[in-house]
Amino acid sequence: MEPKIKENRWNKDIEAEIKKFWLEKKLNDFDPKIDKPVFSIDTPPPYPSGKPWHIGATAHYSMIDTVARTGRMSGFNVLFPTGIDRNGLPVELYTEKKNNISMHKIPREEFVKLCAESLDDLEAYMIEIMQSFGWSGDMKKFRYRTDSPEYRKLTQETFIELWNKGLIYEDTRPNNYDIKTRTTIADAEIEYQDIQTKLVYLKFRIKETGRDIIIATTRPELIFSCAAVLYNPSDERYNKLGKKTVVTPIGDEVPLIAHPYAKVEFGSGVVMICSYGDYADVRIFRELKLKEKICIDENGRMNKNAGKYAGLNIKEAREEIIKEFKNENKVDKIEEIMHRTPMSERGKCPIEIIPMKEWYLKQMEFKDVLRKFANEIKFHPEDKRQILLDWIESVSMDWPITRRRFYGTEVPIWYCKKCNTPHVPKPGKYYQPWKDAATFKKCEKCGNEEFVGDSRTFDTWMDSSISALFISGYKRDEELFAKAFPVTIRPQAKEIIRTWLYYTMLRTYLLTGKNVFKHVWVSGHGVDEHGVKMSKSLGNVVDPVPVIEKYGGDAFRFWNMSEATLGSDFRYSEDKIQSAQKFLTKLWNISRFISMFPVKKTAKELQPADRWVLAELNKAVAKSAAGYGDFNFFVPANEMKQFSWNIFADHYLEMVKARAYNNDLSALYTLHYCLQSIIKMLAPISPFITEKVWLSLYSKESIHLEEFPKPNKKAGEELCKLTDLIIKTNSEIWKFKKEKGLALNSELKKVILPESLRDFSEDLKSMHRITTLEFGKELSIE
RNA sequence: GGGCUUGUGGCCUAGUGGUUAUGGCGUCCGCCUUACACGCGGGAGGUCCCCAGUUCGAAUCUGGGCAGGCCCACCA
Repeated sequence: MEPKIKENRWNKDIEAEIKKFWLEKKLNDFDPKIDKPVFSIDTPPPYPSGKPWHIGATAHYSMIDTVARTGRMSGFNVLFPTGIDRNGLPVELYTEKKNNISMHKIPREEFVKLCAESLDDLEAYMIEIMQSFGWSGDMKKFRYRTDSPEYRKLTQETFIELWNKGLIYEDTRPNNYDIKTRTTIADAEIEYQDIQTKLVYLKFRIKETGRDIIIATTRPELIFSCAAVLYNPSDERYNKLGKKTVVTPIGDEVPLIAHPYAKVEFGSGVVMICSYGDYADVRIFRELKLKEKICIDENGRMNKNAGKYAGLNIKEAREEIIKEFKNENKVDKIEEIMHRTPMSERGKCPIEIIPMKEWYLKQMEFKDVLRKFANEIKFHPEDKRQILLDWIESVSMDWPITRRRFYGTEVPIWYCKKCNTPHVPKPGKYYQPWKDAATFKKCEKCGNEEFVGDSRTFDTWMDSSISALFISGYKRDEELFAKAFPVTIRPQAKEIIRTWLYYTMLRTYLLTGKNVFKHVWVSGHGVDEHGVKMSKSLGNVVDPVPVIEKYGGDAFRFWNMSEATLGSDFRYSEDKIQSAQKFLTKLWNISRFISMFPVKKTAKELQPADRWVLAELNKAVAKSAAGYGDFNFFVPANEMKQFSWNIFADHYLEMVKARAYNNDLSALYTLHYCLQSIIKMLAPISPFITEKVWLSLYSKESIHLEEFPKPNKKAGEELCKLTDLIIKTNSEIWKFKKEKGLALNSELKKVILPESLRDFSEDLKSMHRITTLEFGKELSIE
């Protein structure tokens, strides 16, 4: 008999041919007219961060693709956009490096243009990788970039909406400031260096008792900004003092407060809190509601609050103050220490923390509603909800949304040149206030006719947090929005729960009053062979391109889905990918074997062995379906592998061969039914090989238009209790032949089978070449 | 330092109170048995991190400890 499937190996080169087929059939294009409920996916738009792309990220996206394919095979019209995130700091840094320029030294217009262009090659590279593993996202109408005018328009439009609702206000925010380049810098641009510095022990005085209290500091020049003095509540040297006032060496009076931030063992155990030496100071100022007093200006010089030191730079001021305090006997001692100092990557100087005016979005008053929403969303896996709840709990201030950067969505505000009153334009356009003329004639407050545009951009999470609204058509396609919102599922990585997920829920609630997602799916991340997170600095990032080229998209996908359960980290290992490839070959050869026999769609009476294997199939399908229901692909990948290899191929195929070659209707029906079920259950995980088998044997249309199989009613569920005995019996007979040095296809004179296997006797007899078969209590072989 | 989380044969993994703990990788032995040598068959290999408790019974529940991972903060 000639098999319809000729080759005896799954050839990954067939994947290209399948991709062409999908393209011709327009399988990936979302059609809003299809009459099925919409399953919308807020895909994380990948960030083009450089080459190589992280193999863990690649695996992450292949799983997200499987989320989409699961939706399709569960009977939904799947809206699966393809987005690329292109805003923010990494773009700027990449552009500076690539073109060997400095953001602050060339005209903004030119820099922004270079940014927009610089990522095109990286974007193309990522899209190519995505397609190499079978990415089924929409590449036409629902393909987007977060730096497109259309997307940025929505960021601004929604900001204006929030502005009009009174949710935006201005306040100062301590910024990381590089006094050399005179720019604020992002946290990511800070590097920590150990620098030798003086730890100065200063004498303060307790006002009520007149006794000295010693305080150690590396920043004596900040004495002008000191607002409190802390000791640890458990510190017995101080905790009996009670409520006291402390007089600083310059005569200011500040409170002495018990606070766990002060470490008993460091310095003298007492710390002064100044605005601002570091972010701990910022936190404590907020917490204790202290009044800030700034003594350093934006040029890195002491201001008028520093009295006679005004005008000196920080270093000079520090030297002078130490000298003076020494003369006045206000210094107890000085130690040289190594101090971990936050430095600016750009100016190569220590950063200063300087408060500047920024716009804020209110969030503190919405924590309760967000907590409620967090509890209403279905999380996959369930335990990841806690990360979000903990984060909501810990939010302690409103969200500062403006950044002093260049490549991002511009803040659409113009200020009156005379009275500085902010003016926000009408929504519906993409505004660039740093170069566009104001859209107002007169200041609504003072009537002045000149305006100056805001030069800042938004925090990139302002863009990212509207992705769900953008893809579901908010403000742009009301018909789609009605069907696609709330968004069915948000797939994402766990490390951005506190940012992307949280901010998306916040923004969407403030704009629509609704809970944005029904499901949130959280994956772990890829780690290297030793269990360490891959990162560029460690040099352990694995390039996905050669791996996919070598093994193909399906093997890559089957590997990562079968590697780790949902939410836990998965290890890269080439051995494991090889074993995934072996399974695909096994599946291919199972299909090749079955392709020898004609397809029979029905059979009246089924033989016991057939009813048995269908029952085992039903079990595997049910468990896999439950796995898909939880978007946990680890379950169907392993369940279907286990069934098709260890039960179906190893035992059933051997048992049924004789009947199959004799064209027994029951056997042919069961073989094809099982194969169809297996490939359908694996189609979302390995879309290429399943498509190829399906098209070769069963249809001209794609398997990805099918739905998951329902339980087969002809199955004999009661026979499952014999599965262990069947496997054990076969094993015993094989072992017997091996021990006697017999070939597996040699004949056995007489075998006594357990009575309960009587129904399977004909199949077992031909499978093991048994001449005389009898039945008894237990197995016996001659 | 704070929070979260994990700890099962050499490696990875299933298993959440009940007889000899699941599967894979690797390893060892034997086989080209007409779907597959990227295969088939057989074997070796485990104090289920440690201690205490609850229970007739614990890998599974409780407490403590140890070790790892992640996120955040970071030493005046």
